[in-house]
Amino acid sequence: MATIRDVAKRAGVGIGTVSRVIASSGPVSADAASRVRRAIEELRFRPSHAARVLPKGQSQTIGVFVPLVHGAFYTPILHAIYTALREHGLHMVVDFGQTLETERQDALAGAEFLTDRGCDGLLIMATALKSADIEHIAQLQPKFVLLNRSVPHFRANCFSPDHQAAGAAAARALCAAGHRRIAVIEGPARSSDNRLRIRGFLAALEECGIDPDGVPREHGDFSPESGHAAAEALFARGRTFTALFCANDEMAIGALAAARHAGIAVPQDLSMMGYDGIDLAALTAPPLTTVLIPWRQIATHALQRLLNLCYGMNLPVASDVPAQVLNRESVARIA
Amino acid sequence: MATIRDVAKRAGVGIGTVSRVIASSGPVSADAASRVRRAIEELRFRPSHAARVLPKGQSQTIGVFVPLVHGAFYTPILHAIYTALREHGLHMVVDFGQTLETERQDALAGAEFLTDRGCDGLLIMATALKSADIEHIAQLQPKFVLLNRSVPHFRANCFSPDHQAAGAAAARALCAAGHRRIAVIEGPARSSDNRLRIRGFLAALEECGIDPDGVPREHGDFSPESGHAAAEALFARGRTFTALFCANDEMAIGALAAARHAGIAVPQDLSMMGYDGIDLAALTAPPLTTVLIPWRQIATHALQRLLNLCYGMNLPVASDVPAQVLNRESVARIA
DNA sequence: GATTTTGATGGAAACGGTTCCACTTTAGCC
DNA sequence: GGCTAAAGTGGAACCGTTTCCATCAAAATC
Repeated sequence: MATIRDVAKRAGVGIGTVSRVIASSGPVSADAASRVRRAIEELRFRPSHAARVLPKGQSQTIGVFVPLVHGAFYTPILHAIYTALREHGLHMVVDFGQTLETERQDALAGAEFLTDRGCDGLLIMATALKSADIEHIAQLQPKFVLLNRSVPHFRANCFSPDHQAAGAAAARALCAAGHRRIAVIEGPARSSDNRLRIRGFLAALEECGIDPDGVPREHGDFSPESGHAAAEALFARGRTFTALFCANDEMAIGALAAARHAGIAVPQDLSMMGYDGIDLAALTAPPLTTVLIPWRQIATHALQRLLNLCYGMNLPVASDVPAQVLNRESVARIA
Repeated sequence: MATIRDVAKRAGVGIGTVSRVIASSGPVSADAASRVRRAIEELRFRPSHAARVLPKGQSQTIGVFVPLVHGAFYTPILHAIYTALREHGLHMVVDFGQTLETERQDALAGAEFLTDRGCDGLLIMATALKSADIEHIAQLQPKFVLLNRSVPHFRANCFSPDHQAAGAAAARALCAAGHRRIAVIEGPARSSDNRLRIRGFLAALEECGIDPDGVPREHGDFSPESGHAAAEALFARGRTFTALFCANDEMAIGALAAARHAGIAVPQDLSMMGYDGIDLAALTAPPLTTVLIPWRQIATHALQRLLNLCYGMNLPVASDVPAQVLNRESVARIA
């Protein structure tokens, strides 16, 4: 591989001049510049990223951690981050979870990996992080933002939907449609975002005069398959409910399939509500009524805050984009 | 940030000793080693990746290019690559497309980016690459493999399902179920994998005595939304067909929704077949009959070939894992 | 015409690791 | 106890950039 010295020699100039041409900084005569450019081309010279980062101390790269690579939930979020980054001429390195025991360990390991890689800042999407973990990350790399997790001490770095309010909105919509006997498929007990939305959901149910303790509940892991299994478990207990709230759309898709398989018509026999508002939820049979969480916007704001932090930019940052129920066809009014 | 010299000073040893402790290579006395380890901890020392790569010339990192971050198709493939890499203690840097005009330009830019990042090897998933482009990549970074694209000159580096055979299998399955009037929703004309599977499909139809020119065809872009639109366009032309083949499952999901919306029962009024075998296809209504492409295995083999290339490993590499039709409930037998 | 300013330029030093060689100490052997 | 081999150690040189400073020529100023 050709180095900057090779280029300098070939162009008959010093390395300083070559560097100036590449960075187009500082004065260079037109003649020298063209000779350098020719030499670069002839030698197929490409500056080494590592050698460049070393003296500069900046890599123009943001590290992103995302808990898993599977399904359709994370990709639009990644896409939003990626395109926003590209608009600023910045790059992204992604790390994924699901290699260690817990999401928490994955996220911590991810933060370390991305920091070691010389990322200028970190965007971490992880719900299972404890306060102490976040302190740890802050020491590793003070320039970071959290997505889908909110802790008091780092409020300004946290960007999360208000899951409790969104969960409550789901419950109110179901009550308003006349449902009194409602079942729930939750996500993993570990994930704080799941806990919050279920808490909000049950609290709002209570406000509507429904006893939260009487609500049949099953756990899934947010995957469609787990939603399918959880719905079957629920049906096996005897169907005493007229509506089913799923803690995310992917589990709802699984639950929909389970209902179809069990001969339960949605929404005639059973209403179903999802959560997140993934694109696919518009194409289920029937189209899924869901709580639309503005993930793309939230992610974009988190990123913009991070860029302000890292590069002294002045991008607008909003931290509360409200969720709302998106009425489609999977919830029926009952008497 | 503490450097290796700070650690050496604090531990009262030379930098060579510190380096040996970190790499656990070469002889170090137990006493010195423990002092070094303590100093590392106290100073929170983390070796700089850039500084490490520079003299070594290896980054233990594989670059992966994937055309887009959206939907559910690419994530299982990325996941397979990612976990395989982690098993070998290696890392991954991903670059995505959809930022430039065409997928082809994206892939080329991605290859350059990943090379510049010091990746030891490249795994590129792109269907729109021309032979000359691949030559170009080979010059950039001779250690590369291609996924979902096959060119004669680099046969050993190419890992692609046999789309033509798989397309033919789909057609034969439909014919075997008694269908004679069949419509098709294709992917983009640009993508070679789409062209191959459609070519195989139509050729097999002809073998069954069906005139390929009489087959109604619409184009989509592989997204569910485009499948929906294409199906609507097809229905609008008048429904002269009893079966519909979609060039991927995601478009089939969209087409399924369009059929439901138009009051067309699947499979009673219309049979539908997808392609790829994504997980979600098992959960549609009705469950989707599809051509199962063993993407995870193909990706894994491509990666193993790449690792052999990059690190002199001796991993098994197979280049032909056959596709097969996965019968579910969206295709009906007709008289 | 002397003096200052500006434009171009080359290259040393620095970034933070790894590698390797020279050197000292200790152990092993007869 | 003398000799050799092995273990342990320190640090110079190097990787390929950027940054900065010294130098010099040409242009601008008085």
